[in-house]
Amino acid sequence: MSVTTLSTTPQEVSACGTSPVDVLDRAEADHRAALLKALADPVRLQLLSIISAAPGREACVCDMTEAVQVSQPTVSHHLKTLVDAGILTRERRGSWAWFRLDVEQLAAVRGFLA
Amino acid sequence: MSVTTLSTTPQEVSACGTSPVDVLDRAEADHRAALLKALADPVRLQLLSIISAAPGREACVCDMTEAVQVSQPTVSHHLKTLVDAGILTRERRGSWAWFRLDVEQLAAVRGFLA
DNA sequence: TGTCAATATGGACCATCGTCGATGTCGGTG
DNA sequence: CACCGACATCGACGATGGTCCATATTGACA
Repeated sequence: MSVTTLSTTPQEVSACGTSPVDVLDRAEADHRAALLKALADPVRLQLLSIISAAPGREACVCDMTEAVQVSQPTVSHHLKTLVDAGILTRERRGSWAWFRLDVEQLAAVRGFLA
Repeated sequence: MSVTTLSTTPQEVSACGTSPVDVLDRAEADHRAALLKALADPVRLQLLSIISAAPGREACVCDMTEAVQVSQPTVSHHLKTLVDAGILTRERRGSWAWFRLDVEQLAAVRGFLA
């Protein structure tokens, strides 16, 4: 097979002697980064720990505002961030809002971190 | 057992009827958030995908600058972020810098995401 | 309908982040 | 020693993020 075929053939080697490999495409990288970004905050991790430890893997906002050292609007903001990312789901029951873990979404994150 | 014992007893129930649970303490939450933050960027995920797919799970900077659509200083900056977080290790060989995955650190992240 | 409690939204402020161009540093080679 | 290529650092800029207070919305209930 000839060496001088096409400039687009992935058969070349770079300066340090290795052959270039495939990169995760940007769209998928953006999607994964958005998920990780939603998780990458200490208060949100605390909120998730509450929900994760609660019976039925769901918790009410009033429990969380008491357990975390930020204001109620800030808790609401963080919960919205997690819902928008698909990590939590929100359900209204009477006066209270309940949040439940989406375990599949979390499993997906663990998956691409392997 | 009396109901009016002490205000610090964790036996109370909150407004919505559940009993408060333990929260992940703030220091540990900060540590985990720092790790996730280091991972939560599309370019860094692309860099990690290159290293992860390379033979020996290590790659040279020159390969990465070619594969990603940002400038060389930006690649260097992202690699430093990952090294500072303990996700990558840097090793100098001649003119080139090689980066290797710390698989245990990544496993730890997957661990607390369970 | 009016009021209250629970939650969400809007606006503002300060800190941090991602990116770049310019430049510095270090190793190899003539 | 001088030069060159690989990589790191610096300084700056615009964008995004976390937080708060004030206020709006929603649902229960008198």
